Amino acid sequence: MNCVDNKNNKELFVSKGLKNTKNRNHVLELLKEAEVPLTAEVIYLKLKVLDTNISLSTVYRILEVFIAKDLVVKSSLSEDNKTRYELHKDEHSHHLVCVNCKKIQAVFHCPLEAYEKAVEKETEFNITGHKLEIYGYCPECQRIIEKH
Amino acid sequence: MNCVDNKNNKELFVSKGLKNTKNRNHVLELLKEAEVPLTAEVIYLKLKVLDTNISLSTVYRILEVFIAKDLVVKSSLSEDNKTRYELHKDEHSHHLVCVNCKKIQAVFHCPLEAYEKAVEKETEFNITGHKLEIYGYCPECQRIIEKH
DNA sequence: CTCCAAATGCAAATGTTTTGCATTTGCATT
DNA sequence: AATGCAAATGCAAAACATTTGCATTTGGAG
Ligand SMILES: [Mn+2]
Ligand SMILES: [Mn+2]
Ligand SMILES: [Zn+2]
Ligand SMILES: [Zn+2]
Repeated sequence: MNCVDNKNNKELFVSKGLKNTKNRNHVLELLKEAEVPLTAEVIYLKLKVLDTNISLSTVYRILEVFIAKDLVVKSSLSEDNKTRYELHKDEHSHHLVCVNCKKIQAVFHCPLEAYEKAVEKETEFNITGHKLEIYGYCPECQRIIEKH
Repeated sequence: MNCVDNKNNKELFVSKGLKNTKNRNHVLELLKEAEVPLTAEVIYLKLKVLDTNISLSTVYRILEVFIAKDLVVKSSLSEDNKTRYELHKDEHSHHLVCVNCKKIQAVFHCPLEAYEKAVEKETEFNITGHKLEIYGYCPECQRIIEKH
């Protein structure tokens, strides 16, 4: 199994040939709790307050190794130019980003299976995945903007 | 009209309240010729060889003002972490990226109109657009990989 | 418990994008 | 055509995000 679901951290790390360290546990826990993809810096700051000091480069290195082991995927939303990271789940999601307040919200249900097949036929690419971001104004920002 | 189609550069710049400068003309021409989104650096280097010297910061500033005037959109493909820029056309396209050789290819036909409506209903966002990138192995890379 | 490779912290290096400021240029006005 | 001024530009430095080198610490196998 590639994905994070249904395993305790230690078991997971061992199965991937990774040492079970405090920092890796903390980063993984944060990613599990997160509803949206996190930047390295946000992870770093959250851990700093909760806990002992982790170094920002360690955060980057942990994320790197999690990606290499297929536990995490990069999910750089193009609104800011910071890379974001989220757990590699069985079921992928897409993100809805408010172009005004930058709030991010996950959207499940992927409408692209059939489309991928069509593109595969048309282009002869062997398609492995996709990334979809949807932009718009969130309900709150719509209200604020209407008032002007 | 917001988009670049069917106008000469000067007319376009004037209609946007921009001065008609040599550098802006060059950057716009390059973007018109490009089949895929370009990085600021690529634009800078292409102009350097063709032509007199432009400064990289001027390239960034021109792209910024083009974005502000809706002539250009950012299109940072997440494979590399450099921001890319492309003309804001009437008909948007999506990109197919080879995860092996990083070649980028445009895909037209957008399958998401109905989906956007559904998400709008579900989330009460006012949706203004989306970005879709598709990943896979290009025909050439498939052949190369099969040989191993 | 010992030992060693793997993980970490810290500081410095890199690579990209932005900014400050002095100079130049486009263009509206004489 | 010459003038004046705001907008555009070049250059160097700053600001950010991310990566790397190296000395030290730590997890876990034996
Ligand atoms: Mn999907
Ligand atoms: Mn589309
Ligand atoms: Zn909002
Ligand atoms: Zn390829």
